[in-house]
Amino acid sequence: MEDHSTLKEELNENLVEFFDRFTSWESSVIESSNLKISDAHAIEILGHYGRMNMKDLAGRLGITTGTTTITVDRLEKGGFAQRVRAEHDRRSYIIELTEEGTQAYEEHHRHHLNLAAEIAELLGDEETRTLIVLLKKINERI
Amino acid sequence: MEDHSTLKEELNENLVEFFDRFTSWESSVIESSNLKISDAHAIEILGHYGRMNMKDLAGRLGITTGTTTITVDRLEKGGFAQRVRAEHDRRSYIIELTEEGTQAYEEHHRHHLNLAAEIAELLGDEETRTLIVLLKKINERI
DNA sequence: TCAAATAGTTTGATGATCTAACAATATGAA
DNA sequence: TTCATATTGTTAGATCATCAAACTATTTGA
Repeated sequence: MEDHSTLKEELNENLVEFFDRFTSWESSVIESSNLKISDAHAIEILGHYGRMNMKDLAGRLGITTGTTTITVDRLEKGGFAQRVRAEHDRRSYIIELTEEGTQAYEEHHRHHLNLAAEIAELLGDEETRTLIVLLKKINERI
Repeated sequence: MEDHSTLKEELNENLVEFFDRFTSWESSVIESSNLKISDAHAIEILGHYGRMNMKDLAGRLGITTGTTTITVDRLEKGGFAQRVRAEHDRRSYIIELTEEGTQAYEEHHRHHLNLAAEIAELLGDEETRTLIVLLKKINERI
């Protein structure tokens, strides 16, 4: 259907395919965890960046604080996270992972590292380093 | 928060960041189009692979035919696509983009090519070709 | 020919998300 | 200090995306 007559067209094709594959890989990992997608995302952020308040969590997730309230309610109900009163601002809560939440994060992280390891093995050290350099350049600018 | 003590950890970090950036870029492109996300995805598939029946469209989208019915209903209502009776199977419809739908696809595709062009310019021809090679290897196996 | 399979739709449910209005608290200028 | 304004988080009411299961119409194959 598509011809790759130019470099940018070929790059686009491969970027889109990579993105689609990564997307379906991520969904299947989340599915296997028995968590809702939004819960899994919140756990990912909290595990990666550490405890933070509702506003920052919403910001990192790219959603409103209203939606974040609902997500954190469910995480608390499921025993994955807890709200702790912020010391210096009584309007605010700090959200942190519980032991169970931390385990769920680590489980998810292991899946990611396995995928990265698989790619690194496929490419070899030299090309893996090259890929990292290219991704860094792109991430800085896009 | 993270240390990149191993190659796979550093690769994972950069892959995840790249994926997140691409995700939010894609949402903002769709938002600017005034289409619903599911409609935009269907238009992307139909524009890329051409006309197909409901079942194949659902398969390409990775959703059920029930959900696809709703999406195609809205695409028809909006004038972006139309159902045509399949010649050799009267249970089946072929879904195809209208003129307006094709324009919407091309608009979306232009955005993609602009992003690819931006990346290609950032990297230069040599590194762009390298990136394509690496993505191809990964896409074949993941 | 007719039972089983298939394509698509409908129905009833849940989940993810938004905006707008709200309550509680913090902040800063008069 | 005080009070208007800003900020943090929650709630309410809405839309959209999605699924599974039941259904209709049609095709297929033993």
